[in-house]
Amino acid sequence: MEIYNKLYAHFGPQQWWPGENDFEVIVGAVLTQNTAWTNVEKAIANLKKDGKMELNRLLKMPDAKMARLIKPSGYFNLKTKRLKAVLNFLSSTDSGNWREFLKKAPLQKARQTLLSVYGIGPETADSILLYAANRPAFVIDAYTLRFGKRMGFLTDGAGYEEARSCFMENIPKSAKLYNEYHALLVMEGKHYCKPKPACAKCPTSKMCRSAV
DNA sequence: GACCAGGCACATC
DNA sequence: GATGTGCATGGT
Repeated sequence: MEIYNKLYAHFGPQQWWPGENDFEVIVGAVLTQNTAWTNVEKAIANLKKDGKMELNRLLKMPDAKMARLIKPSGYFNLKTKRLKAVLNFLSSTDSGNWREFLKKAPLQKARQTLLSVYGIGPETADSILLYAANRPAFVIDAYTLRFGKRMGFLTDGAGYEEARSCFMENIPKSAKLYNEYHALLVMEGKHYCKPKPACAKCPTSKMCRSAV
């Protein structure tokens, strides 16, 4: 929490992932895999320009068309397959109500179910739970992993699950807090001095590689 | 022109 | 179980 407070004091509230609605957040979660968010915005804009961002419409869209629309987000053939798989999952969720499922099912169960869907790995699953369903699932990404190792509270060999446990066991389980914390870590990661000299934007000298 | 970005599935050892 | 590879665009 000390780190959180420091980052918060430095960067301020982030209001991250302002998708227009939960469905759009899920689509974005798939499209942003290993891709800069600015490219994802273009892809989503294309989808919207073509028609309403709506489950059944996207589900019925021919693969070739979807691939063309999401092209700016990269890996368009691959992501078309993944997005379709996720859409299929949403439309087939018990009683057809995926919102209900994501919000009400026990967190562990919801996460396991998401992970079983083609195209959804740990980060995408947690992103959906946190940013679309407002559940306290801490999202680990490349920035977070690097940061934890740099700061010394994660071992060099730490992977996704280890990092996630570390955060979740040491931070009160609050979706609002997790949301903000993750966003702050990404901010920190982006400003992180590479490689030298230290830049004025780093909240603590420890956060600069030059000081590690 | 290299390098990276809010990963994941699959093959191989 | 760890490690490597393919997927592809747009910005720096």
